[in-house]
Amino acid sequence: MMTTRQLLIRSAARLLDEGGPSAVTLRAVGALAGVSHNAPYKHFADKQDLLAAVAAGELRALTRAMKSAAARRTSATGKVEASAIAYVRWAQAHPARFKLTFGSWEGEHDELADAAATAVESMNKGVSFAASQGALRGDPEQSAALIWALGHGAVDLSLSGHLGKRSRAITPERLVKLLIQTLSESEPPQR
Amino acid sequence: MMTTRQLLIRSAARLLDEGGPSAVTLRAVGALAGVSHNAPYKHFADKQDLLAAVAAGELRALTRAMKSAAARRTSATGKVEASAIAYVRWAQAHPARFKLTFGSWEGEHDELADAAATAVESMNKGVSFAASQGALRGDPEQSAALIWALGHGAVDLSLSGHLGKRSRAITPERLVKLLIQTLSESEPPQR
DNA sequence: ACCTGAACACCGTTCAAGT
DNA sequence: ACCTGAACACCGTTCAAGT
Repeated sequence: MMTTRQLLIRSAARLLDEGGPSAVTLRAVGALAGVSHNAPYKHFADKQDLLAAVAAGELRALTRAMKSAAARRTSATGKVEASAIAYVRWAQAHPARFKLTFGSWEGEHDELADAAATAVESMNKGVSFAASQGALRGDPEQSAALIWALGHGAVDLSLSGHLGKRSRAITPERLVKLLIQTLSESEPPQR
Repeated sequence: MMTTRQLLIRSAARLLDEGGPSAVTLRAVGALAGVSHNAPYKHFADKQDLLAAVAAGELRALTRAMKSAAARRTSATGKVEASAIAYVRWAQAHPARFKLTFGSWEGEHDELADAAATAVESMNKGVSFAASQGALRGDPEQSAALIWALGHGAVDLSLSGHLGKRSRAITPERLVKLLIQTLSESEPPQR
């Protein structure tokens, strides 16, 4: 049995996938969920709050995908790489969800903040493991941030069409692999 | 003398700075420019087209800032670093303009596409110069994409509050410097 | 506790009309 | 060629009312 709340979240996510952000109106969400256009106000403070719930769900799904991708690899750097690649693939497969999830959020959204904290923690853990094995040098938290920021930026630029318009060799996946390779080969920065 | 078109662009940019994207309505733009709320349609196809003109202007200003920052340094890697830092600083100083400029653009916007091509070209040139001097290893276009994507992603995550919430040591500036340092020290990737 | 229908203020866009 | 005012369809949000 699905609660109305869950139904509203799913409806919003589907509208987002099918028609982009502009298709996600409370009226359309309500219609798709089979309720009136202001039923959402009984479950969410406002539209932003509903969207935050959608984003939180997406972020949890992304974290799961990254963990399961990492689990399929054995080497420590392999796990980190698989995790980062999963991030990039997910973002490219669901651009609208990606933009929503990592967009600008005003105000407090506990559920989303929790999901974000869990995601960050998961990434840091993988990199720390690789660092403890000597497979990645430098401060683990810095390395994790480096890898994450690169993957995120590469996908974002790629989605907006700015990246690798001329060269076919420059894809988010390749950049991520290149960075991880570089980090595993380089001397520790004399900080 | 300022044309109405220029006045509309400036008005939109100012509203964006002061009140965020939601403050940029055609009615407010018109009022601030001293014309009616649909005068913009005589100069732009629609609202998106006006925003694209704003974004193009911002992108040109950013490119100028990067070039002038690079000019103040002498070493090849110094120029690349100064350029990347200028990018990051600009984005942090003008988050709303940054989000707009690198947001999703549907359809053709020649002016914006031109500005983007010029920006990319400028960045590639700086990195190519450093590579030709042996200061940066690896394929120059890949290295440029790496640096750019990292700076872009670091700022974007930082603005949405996901980056370095726990550690004060993780800022976009530091990550950019760290990456460039790593790229200048590392062995060439065996491709 | 949850939902509805009417209403409000606002928005982007179109159109006939003015100079 | 450029601008205006009225109008249209749509939106998020509020509110009184129903169960």
